[in-house]
Amino acid sequence: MPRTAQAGVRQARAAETEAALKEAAKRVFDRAGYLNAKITDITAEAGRAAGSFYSHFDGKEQLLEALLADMISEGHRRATLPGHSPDFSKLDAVRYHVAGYWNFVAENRPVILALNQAAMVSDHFARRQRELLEPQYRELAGHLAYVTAAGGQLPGDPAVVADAVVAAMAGYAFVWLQAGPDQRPPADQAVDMLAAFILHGIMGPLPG
Amino acid sequence: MPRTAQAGVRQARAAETEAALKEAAKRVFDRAGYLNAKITDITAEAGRAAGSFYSHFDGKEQLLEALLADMISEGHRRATLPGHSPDFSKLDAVRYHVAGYWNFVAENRPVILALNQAAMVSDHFARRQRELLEPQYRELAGHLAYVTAAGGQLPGDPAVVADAVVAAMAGYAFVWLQAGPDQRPPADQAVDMLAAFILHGIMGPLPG
DNA sequence: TGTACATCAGTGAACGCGCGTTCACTGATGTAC
DNA sequence: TGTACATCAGTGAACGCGCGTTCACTGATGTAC
Repeated sequence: MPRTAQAGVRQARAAETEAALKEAAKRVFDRAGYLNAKITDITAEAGRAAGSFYSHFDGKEQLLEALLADMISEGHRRATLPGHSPDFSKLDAVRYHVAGYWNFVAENRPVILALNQAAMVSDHFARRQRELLEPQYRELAGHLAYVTAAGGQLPGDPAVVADAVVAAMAGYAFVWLQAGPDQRPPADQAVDMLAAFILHGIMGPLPG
Repeated sequence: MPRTAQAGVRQARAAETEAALKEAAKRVFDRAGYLNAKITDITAEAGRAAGSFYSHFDGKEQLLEALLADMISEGHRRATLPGHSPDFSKLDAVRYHVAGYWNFVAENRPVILALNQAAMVSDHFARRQRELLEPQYRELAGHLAYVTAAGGQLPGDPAVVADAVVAAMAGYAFVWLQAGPDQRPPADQAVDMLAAFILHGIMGPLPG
């Protein structure tokens, strides 16, 4: 053991800078968009020199990867919380699902929007984005079975319907996110509406 | 009148080059994406010199504007065709609407995707994109009145529902477009599914 | 405990690549007389 | 009909801006003895 008071001051400082860069990046992405964000915008926002960036990340892409990793691990921590009903013929189940997605998206707005932009330009991030929605898909596809079991009439082939439901949710979430907190309906109203819309959309012309 | 056989050979040549550049741009946008497309990619694809571009457009933005103008005027020509039923409590009316949107989007795939990318980076094109969806909105908002009149239960505030329906349609159209013609459901199947989904989504728990 | 040296996080000016944009030039088309 | 000149679409090499990335340097932290 070295006699210095606290070994690891360096590591701590480095970790602090890395965290500062990540937080700064989120703010810059939120303000200017991922594609418009310059490395020096991020370092300036973090109050560091330009060169500092490359001690922590290989480039903007790797920084986004790191933010994604953070977001996903946080998402997993949350996903292992209380189970929920898979019976999508019931409004409560649908609403729970939509609300979960909504909270996730609202809390990770900068990263979600950044990924969305990155996916436009890079095949890699397009794949990443699909991977991120993949669980939504699979879960949804499983839940759709309950609809037919309950006498509901899916509007089409289950795989296609799952695509459409995810697209509807993600599409509306996207315009909702872009609108800015002041000029959009409150989250719970948006969630209620979407849940009802989806429920009846997948149940068909039968009383739910 | 000049004695030359055909005055206007120059104009014709220029028009031809401009058209060639536009067509080349669509192909390049389709292949590489608008944001990744370089001016020289477009001129090369069109078989012209790099400098030629600036005799016709001030930059990539103005080129996209020109493509949008073409698309919109074509859209208007089409919109003045046979009228359609506004009664959105009927499947036929919804289906007709969805099909119209779908055809438009499918036929203008490169420009729609290009606009989508440009909107990520530029406020100007974000506005343009909203303007392009505006008619969809207004039409839809008007049609939703028929739903309540027919005893349907909208899943929420009409303005919010209109947003969500457009987002659902545009969102699924987007993933459908990106998938490529071989690995996606045929257009009519997608339209049928979406129409039924939307109809029941907006009508609520009552037999349509 | 002290001294000498090594390592490392961070700095910021400078470098250089990619690509948009310009511009002197060419050959063809149009005009004047 | 012919000649001399003007204009214009198109060319492609070269220029230069923006920005990502590097690297010699600094001061602080860690290690050896």
